Amino acid sequence: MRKRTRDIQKALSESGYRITQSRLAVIEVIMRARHSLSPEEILARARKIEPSVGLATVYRTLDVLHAEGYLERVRIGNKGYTLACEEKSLHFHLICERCRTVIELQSNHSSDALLAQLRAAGFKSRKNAVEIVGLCAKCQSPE
Amino acid sequence: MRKRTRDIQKALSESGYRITQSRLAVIEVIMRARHSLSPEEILARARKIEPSVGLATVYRTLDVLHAEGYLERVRIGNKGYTLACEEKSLHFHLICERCRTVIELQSNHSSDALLAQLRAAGFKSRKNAVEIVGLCAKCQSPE
DNA sequence: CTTCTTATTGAGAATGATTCTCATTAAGCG
DNA sequence: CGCTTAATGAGAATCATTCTCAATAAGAAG
Ligand SMILES: [Mn+2]
Ligand SMILES: [Mn+2]
Ligand SMILES: [Zn+2]
Ligand SMILES: [Zn+2]
Repeated sequence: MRKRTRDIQKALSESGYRITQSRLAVIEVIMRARHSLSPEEILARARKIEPSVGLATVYRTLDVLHAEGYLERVRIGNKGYTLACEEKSLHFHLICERCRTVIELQSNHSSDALLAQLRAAGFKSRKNAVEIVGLCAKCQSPE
Repeated sequence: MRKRTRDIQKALSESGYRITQSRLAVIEVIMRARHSLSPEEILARARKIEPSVGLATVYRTLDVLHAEGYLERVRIGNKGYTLACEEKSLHFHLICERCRTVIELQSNHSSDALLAQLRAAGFKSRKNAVEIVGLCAKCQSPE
């Protein structure tokens, strides 16, 4: 079990959640993942750690992790999840629909024309990460 | 039937599509709509014009209109559709999840920091409209 | 360690949106 | 008016997600 898994385990525990083997398996899988995974993919991997895990528990654990701020939902066709980032102000995720890499854009530019327009319109974004789906540089060239 | 409906009818016809009463009803409904509609909403309204319309045809017509560039998909929970805009380069849609208004952001700023970062990353967006979902100024205040 | 409470679980049913199937209909063209 | 076949409507099928519920096990208390 990785360090990050332990941290989350501790935090969940302190928030009153019970630390079950199924939850631990799901969390561990997500921590190990190199890119966002679908619930089915998470299930398959989690069962290698804890064979009895059910799909419903994967969904439920994802909900818990999302509610506690450890996950961000990502939509590439189907729902996917990636680790949440630290940035709390509005910023952008470039999501490659081929390799599912998530590129974080640094948008600290408070002078950014886009953010200025958002402010001017008085619009309040529900999420702090805006998803721009497409192909990363690597995935554009090779067929 | 509105002028825009006639234009689309003409264009679809010239592209080889048959102009059926069902399609006309769906198109007319979309043209009249003040905000994006779900397929079920479109069905209900279309049946007031052509009672025999089926839900499958609503979906099929939406696909046709989208493929021909007349509609943009919008996701507010469920799928929705709005009229496509003229802008072909990457720009932003502020979508209010309460009133479903779609605010077009003018992002002609070729110097825009965000677009510059996209270019620098070599990332190619699949859509030309990026959706920022939240609440418009009007919908934030009244309960 | 054992007991107790109840949050959590797994399996499968249920749901909801979208797509598919297929026999029937009607656009569009002579 | 016929012909050809794209398009249709109804309902089945699919797929992801949520729900139900009896069984289980985490964690607190003793
Ligand atoms: Mn982020
Ligand atoms: Mn637009
Ligand atoms: Zn990629
Ligand atoms: Zn609004």
